[in-house]
Amino acid sequence: MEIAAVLREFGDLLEIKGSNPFRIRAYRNAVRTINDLTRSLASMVEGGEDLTELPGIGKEMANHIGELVEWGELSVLEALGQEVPRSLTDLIRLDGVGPKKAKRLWEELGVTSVDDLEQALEEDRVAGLAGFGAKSAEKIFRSIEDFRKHQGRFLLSEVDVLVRPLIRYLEEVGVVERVEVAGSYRRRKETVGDIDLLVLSEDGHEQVMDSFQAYPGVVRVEAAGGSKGRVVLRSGLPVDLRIVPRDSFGAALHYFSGSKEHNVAIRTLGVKKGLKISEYGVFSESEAEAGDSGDNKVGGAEEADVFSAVGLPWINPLLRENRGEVEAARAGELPEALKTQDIRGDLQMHSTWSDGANTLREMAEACRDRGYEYLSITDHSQAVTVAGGLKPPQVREQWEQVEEVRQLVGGIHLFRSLEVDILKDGSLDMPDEILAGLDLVLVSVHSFMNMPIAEMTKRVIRALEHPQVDILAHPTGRILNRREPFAMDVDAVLQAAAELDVAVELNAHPSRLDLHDRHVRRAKELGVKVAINTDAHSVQDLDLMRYGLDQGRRGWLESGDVLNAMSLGEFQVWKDRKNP
DNA sequence: GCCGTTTTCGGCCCGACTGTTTTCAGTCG
Repeated sequence: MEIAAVLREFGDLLEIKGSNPFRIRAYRNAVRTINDLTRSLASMVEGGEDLTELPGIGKEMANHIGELVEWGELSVLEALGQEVPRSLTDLIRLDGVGPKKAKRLWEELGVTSVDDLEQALEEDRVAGLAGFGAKSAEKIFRSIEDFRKHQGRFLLSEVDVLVRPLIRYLEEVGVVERVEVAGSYRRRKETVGDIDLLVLSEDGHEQVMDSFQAYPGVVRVEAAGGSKGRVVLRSGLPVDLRIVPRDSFGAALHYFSGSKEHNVAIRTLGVKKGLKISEYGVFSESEAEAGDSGDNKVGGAEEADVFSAVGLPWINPLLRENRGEVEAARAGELPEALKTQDIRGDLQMHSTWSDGANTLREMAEACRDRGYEYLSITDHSQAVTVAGGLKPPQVREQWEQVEEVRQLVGGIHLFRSLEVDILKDGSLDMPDEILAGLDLVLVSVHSFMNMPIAEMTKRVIRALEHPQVDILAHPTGRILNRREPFAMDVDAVLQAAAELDVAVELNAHPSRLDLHDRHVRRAKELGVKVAINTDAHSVQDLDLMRYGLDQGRRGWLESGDVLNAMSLGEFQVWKDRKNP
C-alpha cells in the first residue's frame, strides 16, 4: 500500500471537486515529504515517532497516515470517492486536461475514465461543451494517443540521445548565443517528463522560435509565443523553449532548473533579505517601491548571482531538491561532488560466460582503457537459467581463464567474482567452497519478486548474513517504467548491511539506477559503502558509469563513501575485512 | 491543511500562453 499515492489521489479528488486550493496544496506537500523519506512510514508509526515533526505533516495528515498504516485504507477517501469518481484522477494526467475540465467532462457527459473520454471525443460530444472547442478536443485526443504510446517518463539515456542534436541545431541559429537545458534533465533525475531549454538571444526571438518549430524532429507545435514555445518530438518527448536575455539568463537558468521546492526555499531566504527572486533576476524590494522599472535589479546574468544574493555558495543542480542542500550550503557542508576519475574500478559486469556479449579479456582490456585499476567479472549463477548462469564446475573453469587473462592483460587487476542468486529462502545459489574461492561475492534477487514485504526483507537480510557476501547488487530490483521495486523494507536491509559490513550497489544502468537516490543517501548516513557498478553486458555498457555517478551525486555521495573509489590496495584490505 | 524570530489567524508564487470567454478561465511549469 502506497501511502503517498493515496494522499495524492485524495488531493486530486479534492481539486476536481473544487476545494480550497491551499488545502489541496497541503496534500501535495505531504506527498512530497513522504516521497523524500529515507525510512518507511510504517516503521516510524510503529516506533511511535511524532510524524508532525515532518515538514508539511500536521495533525490531520498524521492521522491519515496512522489510519493508512493500521487499516490500509483512508475512510475520507472512500467517502469522497462516493461524491467524485476516483477514476477521474486519470483524466488530469492528460496534457490539456486539468481539474476543471475533468469535472465538466464528468458532470456534463458522464465521462469518468480515459476510455470514456476517448469515446466521447470520437462521438464529437466534447467540442460543444462550454470552455471546450474544436482545438481543445483535438489536443486532448492527441494527449490520449501520447498517453497510450508512452506510459511513464523518459529515461535519461533516451533523452540524452534526443537532446544533444537539438542543442547543436539551436546553437547553429545565428542569433543564438547560448543554449542550456534546465529542468529535471539538468538535475539528472532518473526519469524526465519533458525538456526545458533556455536560449540566450537578445533580439531574434522570432527567428529562434521559427527555427525551433522547424526542427526536423518536431511532429507537433503546441505553443509558440514571443518568448516561450512548446513542441513535441517524434518520440513523444515534449520540449519547452524559453528565450531569455543576457541579464536574466542566470536567474532563468536557476528558476527553470528547479526543483520547485528548492526554488521556494531560495526565494524565502530572499524575502527575508528584502529581495525578490524570479526568473528575471534578483530585485531589491525597497528600491522597487521608490523607483520605477529596472533600476532595482541587483543581479541575474549568472546563476551564482541568485545564490550569492542570499549569502550562499553555488549549489550543484543535482542537489536541488530541498532535501537539506540550502542548510548545508549555509553551513559550508555541501558534499564534494563525485568526479569521473574517482572511480577506480567496476565491480559488476557480465561476459560471454553467461549473458554478456564480450569475453573476459575484452572486458578487462576495456576497463584498463578506461583507466581503471581493477574489475570484477560477475557472471550469473545457475539459478538464472535464462541468462546462462554458471554451475560450480563452470565457475572453476572460469577461474582458470581468469588466471590466463591476468597474465595476458597487464595494468589492471581482475577479480574472481560472481553475481550469486539469492534463492527464495535467502540461501545462496552456490556451495560454500565456491564462495570461499571467490575474491568478491555479489548477491542479488532475480526470482520470486512478489513476496510479501516482511518475507522479502527477511530473505535478503538472511543472504547478507552469509559471511562471504560483499555486495548486495541492484537491491530493489526495479526497472524504470517497467517493473516496480519489489516490496522490501529498504531501511531495514540497509541497517543490516551496516551491521554486517556489506556494501550495497548503486546499479548505474540508466534503466535501473537502483538504489533510489534517497536510499543512497540513507546508506551514506548509515556508513554503508556504496559500489557504483555498470552491470555491463558489453564493452560499450561500461560507459554507463556516468549515470551511476549522477545518481550518486544526487544521493550526496562523496568519494570516501564509494567502495570502488578505493585504490586497489585499499580495496584489497576492505575485501579481507571479515577475516583479518 | 500547514505554518509562525514580523503572525496561533491569515497567509499560502505567479507569469506565459492558448483558446474561446467579446475581457478571461484553464492549464502548465
